[in-house]
Order: sequence, then structure tokens, then C-alpha cells
Amino acid sequence: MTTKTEQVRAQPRRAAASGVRARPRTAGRPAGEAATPYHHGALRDALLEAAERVLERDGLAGLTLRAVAREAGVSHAAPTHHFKDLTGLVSELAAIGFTRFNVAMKAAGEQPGTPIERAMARAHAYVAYAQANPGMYGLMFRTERLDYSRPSLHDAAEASFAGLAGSVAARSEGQAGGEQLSIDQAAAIARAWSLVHGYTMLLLDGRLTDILRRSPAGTTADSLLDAMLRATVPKLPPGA
Amino acid sequence: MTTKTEQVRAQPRRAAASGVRARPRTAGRPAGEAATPYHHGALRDALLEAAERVLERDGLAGLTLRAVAREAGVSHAAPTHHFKDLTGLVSELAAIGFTRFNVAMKAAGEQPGTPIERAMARAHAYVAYAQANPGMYGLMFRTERLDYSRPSLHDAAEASFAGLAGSVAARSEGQAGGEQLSIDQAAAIARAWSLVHGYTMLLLDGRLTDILRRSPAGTTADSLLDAMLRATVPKLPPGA
DNA sequence: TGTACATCAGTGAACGCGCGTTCACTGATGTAC
DNA sequence: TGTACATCAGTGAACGCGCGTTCACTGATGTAC
Repeated sequence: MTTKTEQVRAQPRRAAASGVRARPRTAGRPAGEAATPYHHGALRDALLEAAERVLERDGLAGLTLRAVAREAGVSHAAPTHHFKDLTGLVSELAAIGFTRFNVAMKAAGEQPGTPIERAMARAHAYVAYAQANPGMYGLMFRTERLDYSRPSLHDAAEASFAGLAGSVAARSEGQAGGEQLSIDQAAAIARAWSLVHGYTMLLLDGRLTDILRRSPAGTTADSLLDAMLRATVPKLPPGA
Repeated sequence: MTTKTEQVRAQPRRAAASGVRARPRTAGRPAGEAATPYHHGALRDALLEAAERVLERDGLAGLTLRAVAREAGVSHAAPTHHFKDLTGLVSELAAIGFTRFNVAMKAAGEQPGTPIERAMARAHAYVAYAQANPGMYGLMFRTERLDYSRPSLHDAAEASFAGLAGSVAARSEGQAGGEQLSIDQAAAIARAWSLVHGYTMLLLDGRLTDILRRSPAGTTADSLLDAMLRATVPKLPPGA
């Protein structure tokens, strides 16, 4: 499922750079230069890339079908051909975000170390992802814009939540799957997720700057997160 | 500072009910019925009430100057006279939200009981406020729409954060004010706030429904919060 | 290998919509004398 | 108490903007024979 996205990311960018209109596709060009044919060939993926750039540059409010088409250097009616409407495009983009997020979280969880060290690594990876992709993170958690009935989005998001719940609950019981939870397990999952999600949101919304300013010199968002987790994580795994 | 808002809330609603246009102000009416004069008399406050109704009904995206004027039963150019633009109106509304939030938090913190019981009460009050005013809570934490240079908003928000930081940090040191924090104090504040803000956001975004569904029968958002806090709060006050 | 033709992918003009903002206006109020 | 007049508060028409969506179109591709 991640394959398509990975391929796209590895490809050279065909879309126009930010703010620069692509020249007419069929305009004469020096021989040997790569062609920009009338048919784009991978417009769907190019539109998703363009959408991500718009999202991170202009925020969720700036993410419109026309803005994406503009960013991709394509007529504004073209996106409709690939995504029925804005919800469709935005939902596919969120699916990509979840998929990448899953990859990052999985990598962090597979590093060597004690269970507590791995839990810390996952939390740091969680916040790091959101810091590196603030627009995307906001999109992923702004439910009202998304269509969760789309299989791609549903599955990618499901995998994220299952991974998170599993990594917490699996420590007390064997089953990481999707069935019944004890109240202690449910509370442990809610606690871990609330802590890291809340910290992330406060950080992205600039609410922590005041606390950081009043902290000892040299305190960063990451080191404060670390201090916060160190005061918490010994209690985190109910079984460990 | 809360006085004005309180007064407004106590007044009978003069604005048109949702979706119903006010009849012309000067239209003939039976003698003895309360007049709706050409000059509204308290349009500024009526617009803020209307804005809150629009926000909770249609969400942040539906909150426009024209929608607010419509809701208040007034011409769409009228709001400009009281609030320069949408940012102005929305910032004033957020200020009211913070002020009410402060009142609720203060009341919860003044109830009798042990420090831990009071901390629990504050956390419950925090989430309850957001559940009762989801649109408002979202507005308060969606920084990009607000103008924090407005004194009313700046002060009300400042008071919220100071109250929160103070209620956590004051337990280990005497000073609740605005100066330097130890890393442990900063971590304790970040932890308490992240936990409760994160839980709130996940709840409002519907991310906890799956966890609640898989929890023991009868588990509610409030009881899960309680279980989560009980596993956490013994560590919350560093000094207590 | 070459030709005909169906299908696909992107274009650009046009439409209607709700928005914020401006502006001359008018109805109501309040103050000076 | 009464009149004149300045000021205030809200109106409604008009403007330009960016948006989503539709539509006939055309350039490019790929397949059948």
C-alpha cells in the first residue's frame, strides 16, 4: 500500500515550483531536454505532491482545488478528473500522511532497547513527525474535511490507531488486535495518546512557547518532551 | 471584565432565532408588545451571541461576517461598524470563551477536598467545558484566526494559562506568578496540560469512540477520563 | 509496417455562489439653546 | 417646554474576488486490423 507513494516521492518533480507557472507543455525546447508532454503521465501523484506543498505553505484554508492545480501548473479543471472533489483529494492526501506516519512509528518501535526506551522513541518520533509536517498532521486530525469511507484513508488511519493501541496494550496482554479492552488498558491507551497528541497540538499552536521561555536556558521542545515523558513513562507500561 | 458578558447573557435575546428573519423593526405591532426599535441598542453583544450560535451550529468554517449578521437579523454591513473585520469579531468571541472558561476552572479549583481531588475536579471541568462548547474550544485553540494583540483576548487567554500553570506549579513552590520554572515544574505543567488538552481534542474529533466501544460496558468519556487521571494524578503534584 | 479510429487526459471559457468591503443614504437619538 | 441640529446606528445596493463545477473542445495515445 505504501509502494505507490514511495515511488512517487522517488520520482523527480515534474510540477512547477512554488509560484512559477509551467511554460506551455508543447513549447519548443532544446533537443535533449526532458519533455513536458501534453499528457502529464502522472498528474494524479503530481497533484498530491502539489497539494502537500500548498498545505504546508498556506495552511488548510489555502488548500483548494484551484490552488492545487495552480501549484501543479495545470488547468484548474484537471484535478476533478482524478479526484471527484476537494474532499476526495484531501482524503487521499491524508491517507498518504497516515501511511508515512505509520512507517515512521514502526521504525521507531523496532529500535533496540528496553520497552521503556522504545516507548520513548515512539513518542519522540510521533512529535517529530508532526513538527516536520505540521500541515499534514493538522489535516489528519481535522476530521470534518475528510471522507473516512474511502478505503485508502480508512485503512491507513486504522493502521495508525491499531499500532498505537497495540504498542501500549500489548505490553500487559498478548493480544494487540481489535477486541475488548480492560478499563486499565483503555485508560493506558488514552493516556499515552492524549499525552503525546496534546503536547503536539499545544506545540504546533504555539502554546508552549511561554513555558519554554520560562524554563532553564537551553530547554527545547524536544528536551521538554523528554522531561515530561521521563516523569510519566515509568508508570506507562502496566505490565513491564 | 466578565461583567459585560454576564450582563449580556442575562438579557433576553433580542436577535432573531436561528434561521428566522426578524421582521422589519418599525413594522406595526400590538400596543404593549416590546418594541424592536430601528436602533438595536445592544447590537454588539447581540452579534457576539449570534456568532456563538453560528459557531456551534455550523462550525468555524461557517463563521462569516455575513452569516453572523443574518443570524442576528441585521443587515450584513452592520457588523463592520462594531468589529472592524471578521478577525475582530472572532477574537472578541474567543475572549468571551476564555473568560467563561476561567470562571469554570476557578470554581472547580475552589471546591473542598484534597489537592488531588481538586486537581481531578479541574480536569473534569476542563473537559466538560470543551464538551459543552466544542466550537468555542476549537476557536480558542485555533490560533491562526485570532488577533492576540487585542487586549481583551490577550488578557483573558493569559489568565487561563496563568491559572493552569499556577495550579500545577504552585504545589511545589510558593510562587504561582510569571517567572522562571525549574525543568521539573515545566514538565509537570506541560504534562497536565498535554494530558487534558489531548484527551479533549481526541474526544471532540471522535478519535476515542473506538476505544470507548472496546472498553467495558458503561464506560463513558467522563469515566474513561477519570480512569486515565487516577492512573496519573498520584504523580501529578511534585510536592504533595 | 501502416492506417483508422476509439479512448484518454488536459484545456479554457463560462456559470453561479457567498464572501468582505465600500458608500451614500436614512431613521433615531440626544444635546444646545 | 420646544425647536434645531449634530451625531450615531443600521440599511441596501454595488463592487471585485476566488471558489467549485460544467462543458464542448482538442491534443496525444494506444489498439484493431
